Amino acid sequence: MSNVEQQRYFSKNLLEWYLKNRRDLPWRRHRNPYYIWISEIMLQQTRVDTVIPYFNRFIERFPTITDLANAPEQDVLKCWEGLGYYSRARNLQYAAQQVLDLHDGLVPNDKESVIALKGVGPYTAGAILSIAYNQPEPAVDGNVMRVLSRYFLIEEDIMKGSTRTLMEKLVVELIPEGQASHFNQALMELGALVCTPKSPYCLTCPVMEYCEARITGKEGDLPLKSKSKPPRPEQRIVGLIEGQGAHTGQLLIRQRPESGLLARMWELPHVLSPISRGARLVDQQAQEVLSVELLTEGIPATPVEHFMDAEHIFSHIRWNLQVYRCKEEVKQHLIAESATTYGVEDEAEIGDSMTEYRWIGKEDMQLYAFPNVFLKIANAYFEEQHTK
DNA sequence: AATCCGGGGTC
DNA sequence: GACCCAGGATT
Repeated sequence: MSNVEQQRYFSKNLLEWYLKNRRDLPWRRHRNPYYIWISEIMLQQTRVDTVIPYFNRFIERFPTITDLANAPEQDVLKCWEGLGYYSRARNLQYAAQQVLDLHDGLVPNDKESVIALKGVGPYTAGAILSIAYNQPEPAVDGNVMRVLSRYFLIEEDIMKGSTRTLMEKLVVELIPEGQASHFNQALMELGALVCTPKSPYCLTCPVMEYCEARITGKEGDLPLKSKSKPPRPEQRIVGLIEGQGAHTGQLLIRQRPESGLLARMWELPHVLSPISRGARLVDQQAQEVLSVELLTEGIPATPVEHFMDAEHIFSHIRWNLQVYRCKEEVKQHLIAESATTYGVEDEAEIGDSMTEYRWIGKEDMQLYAFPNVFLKIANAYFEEQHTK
């Protein structure tokens, strides 16, 4: 069998398999470039089953590009809450504004314009151009690299950029005339349903007959992939600060900086332990560290007791969280003083004035976007208050 | 080219 | 508990 025959067999059988076996997914029910774009951004590093409910809620809340472009950023983040990689959401909204400004509100269909959109790289650009506009562009994601590395026995590290480039050239050769949309989706569908990372279902594979990895028994060893470093541990002490007086039943939250990790998301106040390197502090020490932090930040509160421990693993950092219940100190004389000075009973300034702090009740959780860890902690707290 | 960005799944 | 999945931006 020649290389050309091996390629023809692959493209033909894969396409036929896909047309019979493709899943009914929300973004496949229309050929709406906006829907395809949203779905492709959400599907980066995220499985289909996780994305489906987020996708449905997202297009219900932001039915058109204009709706997305004009929405408050917090609304977009709230819709993304729990999905992770929040820069995807912020970039998506920025790109929606790009589309309004530069392309009359229509997702562009030329390569240069598509890849110029924030958050759209080589993979997503290829996905949009091929799936939405049926252009013969490669869309090489992890699924595609796994399928191709096995079928064609490509023993190159898929983490290398040069390997992706090689795969892209191969895909262009493989796309059947006029079938870019179905074919690219077929490649990914096979990777998701049959040619899975571990124990692939070779016996039901439509292209098993000429799959070189299966023939040589190497399907379990491919693709080749260099290992990433383990996340560095960080011990963090969290203040679960209960309001008193006017803030009874409320918790103190703050907004994260506008760039970096979890940018502009909301969280419970916490501090990196300066003492340990990932090791748990005894409660006494942790409360000491937290006390200093509260004082430095100008938060009028004192740690009372341990509430819970929690863990949050990012790809590069592992947060070990020790959470302490704290009581707000109501300074009677300060309130009286500010009332006479300003004529109102306003809040004392908390923090460095760059950081936004807010007291919120259980109902207000709906209004702010939190990373999953803090969602869990705050919900555990409000749940406990409820049953008390 | 190397590092920064979340969260969920399987075994 | 160990391991897996893995696009784009930034530097």
